[in-house]
Amino acid sequence: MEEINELLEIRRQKIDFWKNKGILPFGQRYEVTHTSQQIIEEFKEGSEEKVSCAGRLMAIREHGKSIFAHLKDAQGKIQIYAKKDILGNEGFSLFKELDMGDFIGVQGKVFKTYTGEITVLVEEFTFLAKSLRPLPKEWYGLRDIESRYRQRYVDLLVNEEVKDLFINRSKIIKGLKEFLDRQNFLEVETPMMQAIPGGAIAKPFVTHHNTLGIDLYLRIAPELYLKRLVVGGLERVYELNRNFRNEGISTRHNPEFTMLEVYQAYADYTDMMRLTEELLASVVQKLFGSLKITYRDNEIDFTPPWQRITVYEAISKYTGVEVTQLEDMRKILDVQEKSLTEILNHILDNKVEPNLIQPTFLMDYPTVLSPLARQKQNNPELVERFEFFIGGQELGNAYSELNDPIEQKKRFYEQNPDKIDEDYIEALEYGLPPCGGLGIGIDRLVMVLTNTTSIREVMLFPQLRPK
RNA sequence: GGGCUGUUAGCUCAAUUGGCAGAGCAGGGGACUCUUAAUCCCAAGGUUAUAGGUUCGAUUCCUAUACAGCCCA
Repeated sequence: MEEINELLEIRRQKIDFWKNKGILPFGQRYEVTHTSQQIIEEFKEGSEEKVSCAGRLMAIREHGKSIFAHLKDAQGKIQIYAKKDILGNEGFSLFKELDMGDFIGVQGKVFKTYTGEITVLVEEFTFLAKSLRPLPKEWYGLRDIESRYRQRYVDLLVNEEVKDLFINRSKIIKGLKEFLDRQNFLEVETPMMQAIPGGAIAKPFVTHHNTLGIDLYLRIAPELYLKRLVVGGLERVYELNRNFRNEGISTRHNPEFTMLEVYQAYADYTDMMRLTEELLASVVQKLFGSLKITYRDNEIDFTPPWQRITVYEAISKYTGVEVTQLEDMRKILDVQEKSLTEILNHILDNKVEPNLIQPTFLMDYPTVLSPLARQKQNNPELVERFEFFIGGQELGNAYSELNDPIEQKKRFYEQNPDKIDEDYIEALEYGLPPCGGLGIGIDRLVMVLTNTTSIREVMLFPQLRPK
């Protein structure tokens, strides 16, 4: 398993080198007074102020009796300059033993070089941690996609744009939470391990609890627990966390993914539309300073209100065949062995959704597809539900929640009579106020906002087959 | 699950029709006290993903496997 080639061997020998000098090769805390960014921002010409900073040594440029290098920290890079006449013979020769990737702490005053770069003159340096492996050259970066995902730490280190993407992901999530918090939504956490996996139709992961002696499922959605909380009087709740689905892996699917679910009492799906467009507009505006962004080859405009179109209107529009009910699907595609809902999904996937480039609410789905949604007052064949699309991709799903326990039990029964969440029905029997619910796929949202085409690019550690 | 493509030095990439496997950077030795993809000189670095096959000869052609990427279901 442990292969040591020449490159690794040379660095390994340096461990003993530092030990023999009485220096810890894997050292301890270091008092940092300034980050790289602070040094640059606070620099004043002629100031004799000393700073101490720490980081990873990145580009060493040796010039005989002086050495330039860069120290990389979380904020950026700062150039450092080591001179023999300042460090002395012993200190300078030790500095020359440093390798690219090593961590050091540096103390000295800040100056500007002839070429104008703000630089720390190394008056003292402290060895902090040895790097035993060579880093890929920053200039080329790490291109191999498999290595980038398997060794994301190297990817983050040498590919600046990757680090920026994950910083943006964090800002997006923070922006969503801030908006919801401002509107008095309460962030909650509900079980990830559930005895009856509900709230969506998907294959769950199974696990086992030893002392309870039961199988548990990793949640496919938090929905049923969040609505229990609305029953309990938490009128506005949200959860932004992981779901797990035991299905295929692709550029748009990862077994674990992040979902935002929001529930609001006394609201319906039209309120959820307004919430969705305002929520995303606020996040986009904050991140880009504009409501227009580029995704793939399209300019996407998040300015509310977004387009609203019903499922049947959209199918009529994009297929040219007038449809008003589920049975009409066979007018477009008559495949006997497929059910009406399968045909509907096929038409939506292939004829409708690829056209929904600008943010669009696709509304009023057939009841049979939506066991947790409330029926439309004037047409029980349809429910008050929408999915929304950006750049031809589904990003979220919402409905007016079904709060009638008798109807809910009937729908569960039609779906699967063996696995009915009786406790959820009981919760509804206590009374769920009229309620709007919304789910947004966070990974896909981040894909759109960072202009990436694979879900793996927006997850720090995407699932790969172990090597 | 199916199809196509890829896997060569630490990294990024070459290699003509099947004919000695190469470069840049990194790494090693040396020179150099304002460089920033530093520069200059020298030396080294490989079971071409793995296992088979065809052939006088395979990075190259064939088969299988592993992993990955893209497309489809």
